[in-house]
Amino acid sequence: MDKVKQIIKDKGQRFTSQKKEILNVLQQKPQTVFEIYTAVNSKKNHMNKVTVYRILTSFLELGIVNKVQFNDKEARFELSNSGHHHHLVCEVCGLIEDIQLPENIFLKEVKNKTDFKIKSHSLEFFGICDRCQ
Amino acid sequence: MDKVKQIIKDKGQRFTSQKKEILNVLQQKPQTVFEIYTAVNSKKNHMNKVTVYRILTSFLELGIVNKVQFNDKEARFELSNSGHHHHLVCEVCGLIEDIQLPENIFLKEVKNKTDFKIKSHSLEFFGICDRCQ
DNA sequence: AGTATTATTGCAAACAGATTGCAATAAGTC
DNA sequence: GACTTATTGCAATCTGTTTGCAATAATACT
Repeated sequence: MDKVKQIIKDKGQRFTSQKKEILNVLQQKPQTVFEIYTAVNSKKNHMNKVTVYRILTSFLELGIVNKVQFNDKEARFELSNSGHHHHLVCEVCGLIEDIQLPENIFLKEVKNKTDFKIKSHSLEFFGICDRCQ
Repeated sequence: MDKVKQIIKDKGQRFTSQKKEILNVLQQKPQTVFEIYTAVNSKKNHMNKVTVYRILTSFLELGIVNKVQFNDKEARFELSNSGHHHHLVCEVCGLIEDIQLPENIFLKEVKNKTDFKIKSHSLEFFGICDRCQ
């Protein structure tokens, strides 16, 4: 949290209560704009939807959050402090679990097959989680 | 094309000139709604945007096309006759190349690490193509 | 080929998600 | 505590997508 605060201040921007709240909400899991908006408005305090959009856009530019797209679903925002990883998405309950994979196993394969210079990739799995089976 | 025609007719639906045109456009590469709409309207014949949406939705339901999402970019539609594959997306020119990978190499890895029952996955690569380097 | 049936198209309007302009507010500095 | 200015909230706007409905055209039948 303090690290994020520093990133914000270093850019001459302000660490407002709204930003703090959104950070708290994102601590739990990757969430859609709607989910974030709902979460920060459940209690007595109100936050405008426009503010949520603006803060998320700003966080994205500062590299504080990542935007992840699961197929044709809505985009989700996740804190980017946890390094590169992949996701397991439960198609029943919507649970999202992180997973780390040794990527060389397929990056090497790609290098053999094509002349593309790979910069990044996204790999997501869809299925049914332990609980929902 | 005749195969697609059969799928449509088997459902009691009609093989219209508009559907034919959209199929032709998709033959080239995966495209966004906007691109498809533009392509079918470049010539003298006009097609309403609503029609494009409706046909794409219908094709999606019939399994004639697939919807693919590349990160935070707009969704694209591609003909689904080519079986499961992955994509290489050039971040400079936007070229999209298909690639087949032996998937066991990472599916096995996932099975070892989690109790998720995997149903499907998406794997896309972003980088710079041969030409743009 | 001509006619009847009904899926499909085009248009206008509605809808939803995201963005912008601007005055009021509050974070950070002195 | 007062000042400066980034940020917020509100209203309005914009863009992408969907819906209702009458006109059109693809198919089946004679």
